[in-house]
Amino acid sequence: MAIAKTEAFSKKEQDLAAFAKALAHPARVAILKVLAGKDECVCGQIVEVLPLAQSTVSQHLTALKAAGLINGTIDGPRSCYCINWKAFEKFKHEFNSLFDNLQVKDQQRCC
Amino acid sequence: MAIAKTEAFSKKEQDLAAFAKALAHPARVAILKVLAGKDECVCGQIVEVLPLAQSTVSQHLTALKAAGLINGTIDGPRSCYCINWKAFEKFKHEFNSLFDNLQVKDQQRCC
DNA sequence: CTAATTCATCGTAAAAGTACGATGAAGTTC
DNA sequence: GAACTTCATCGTACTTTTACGATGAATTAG
Repeated sequence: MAIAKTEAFSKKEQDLAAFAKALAHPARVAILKVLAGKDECVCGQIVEVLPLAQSTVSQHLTALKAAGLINGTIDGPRSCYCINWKAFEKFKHEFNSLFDNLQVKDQQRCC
Repeated sequence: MAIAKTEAFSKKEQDLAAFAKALAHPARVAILKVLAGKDECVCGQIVEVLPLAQSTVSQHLTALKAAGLINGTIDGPRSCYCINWKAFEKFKHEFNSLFDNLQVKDQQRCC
């Protein structure tokens, strides 16, 4: 991409983009769905459910963790992940606050 | 990426991921913000606001349009874009419906 | 008709993302 | 300690994204 110019934008824009980026792959959406469906943290069962290799799933989990969407703890020989609800709440808030200044205008001039 | 396996996931997961992908760059978030702030559709003024070349902005606009987040019409020698509110409503719904089956469980077993 | 504008598209280059198998670390079990 | 399980990381390959300048199409202005 010839140098990503992310630093030229505001922090809010960067944060929202980073969150969206974490959701920008169906595998990661599917992982979050699985984690959300279980009442206790899951680890390698995710691999069984997804049509991806173990190493690829691990990469996606790392990406989600890096984005702060999930938490992970080591449980003996296995890794345990669960959803970070606070992060989702924060995203919801950011998402809404970014666009709520326009719900006012119902009139469309063009388009 | 060695063949994207998006087709192996459900349509809902793909849709949500596609929407997120469109938001997954600060420039596109900034564009949406600009479009949201104006009560009439803007075109090339976006280029003036963003720290990017005209061709790059045009690419981002094309991406947003392809994702269905904005509408575009040709207005003489210039192009006019505006936000597709229905798409955002749909996304909000998909986003919430994907994760609302877990607001139930407040107890965290681990993590 | 000519010149100037607005913008999309093309070509190109470099970075980032996605995927897999292989390897190895850490822990458990016997 | 030996064998096994579970998972992260490494190396690699290929695709996609991002970015820019250059070019050209379409419209307007003179």
